[in-house]
Amino acid sequence: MSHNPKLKLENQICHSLYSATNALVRAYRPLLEKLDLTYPQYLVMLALWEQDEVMIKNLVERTRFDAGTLTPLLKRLGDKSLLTQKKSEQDSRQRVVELTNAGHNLLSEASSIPDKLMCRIDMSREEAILLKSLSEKLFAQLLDDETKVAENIST
Amino acid sequence: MSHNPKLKLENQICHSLYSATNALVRAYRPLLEKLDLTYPQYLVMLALWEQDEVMIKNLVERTRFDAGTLTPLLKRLGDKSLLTQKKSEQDSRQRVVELTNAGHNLLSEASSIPDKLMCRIDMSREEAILLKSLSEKLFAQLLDDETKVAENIST
DNA sequence: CATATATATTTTGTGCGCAAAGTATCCATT
DNA sequence: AATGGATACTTTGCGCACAAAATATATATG
Repeated sequence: MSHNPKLKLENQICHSLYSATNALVRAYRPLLEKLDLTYPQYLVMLALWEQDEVMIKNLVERTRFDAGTLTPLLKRLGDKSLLTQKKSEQDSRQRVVELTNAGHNLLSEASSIPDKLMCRIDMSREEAILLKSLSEKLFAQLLDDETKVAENIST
Repeated sequence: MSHNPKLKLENQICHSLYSATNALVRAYRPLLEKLDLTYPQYLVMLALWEQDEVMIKNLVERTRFDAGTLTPLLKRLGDKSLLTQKKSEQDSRQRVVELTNAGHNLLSEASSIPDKLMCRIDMSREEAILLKSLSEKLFAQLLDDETKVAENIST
């Protein structure tokens, strides 16, 4: 038996975040099934609907996915004919990702998803915004920390 | 270009939660490496340190992991000699999970982890508690919704 | 006592998530 | 022009996450 309260499961912030995030992704699943997208694929499509003809590095920044995650994910979206990739002419290390017509057209089918999802969550607008901003703050601090560790700054 | 603000990446609560959770798990990694545990394995160990000699169903409830996730995870913890599994005598469908001495002893090495992790997050106690309680609320509602859908209640 | 149904767990298959290593290309010095 | 980093990605390997199907056992019902 553990007697350290900090090691109790019910006191783990990360456990709450972890299970809430997984539950949220599960809630998206039936909505995204109709578009034949997974949640990570949906996030990439959201990014591309805002701006496409971008290099992968740009998607890494905006979606916050690892490049090693993005490579096969983009391949799958390509297999579904939602996007194409071509080498950049200025810098042939870079690949430019561009939506196909089918990729652009999927936007209209996605437009009802945010409302449908929010229906399932009985949370006030204020609480939702608060949860988002606290998550953003946590993310920003952890990211900041990661880059410091990578640069070996002890501060 | 998407002109629906609800489809903008920056307005996605789930994207914030998703990336914050992943960043948090990454932050745990160097701390858990010394114990040779992944974050999900650590959560299971936390549950077992609180109470072991439990059936898998009990761990599913407390850790909020899927049974199909737990089976191979427990096998890996077993391979590390941290726990054993045996058939229940009352009901041979059930398996009882029990920590080994090594499993119990790992607790002392884990005791410094919560403090070490919180050092990396410059967040007030109040904010952290708020983030946790909002995540819990979200989780509870989504879980409630899942069971309703499973039972085909339209409410 | 069959048979149906429910429960506990495992298996299978796909898709992330990510560290680490590899490949290709660019750029800055010399 | 050669060399030595950076930079932009891809590949590899392992561990989840989870739906769906399979297996095994228990329990209820006719």
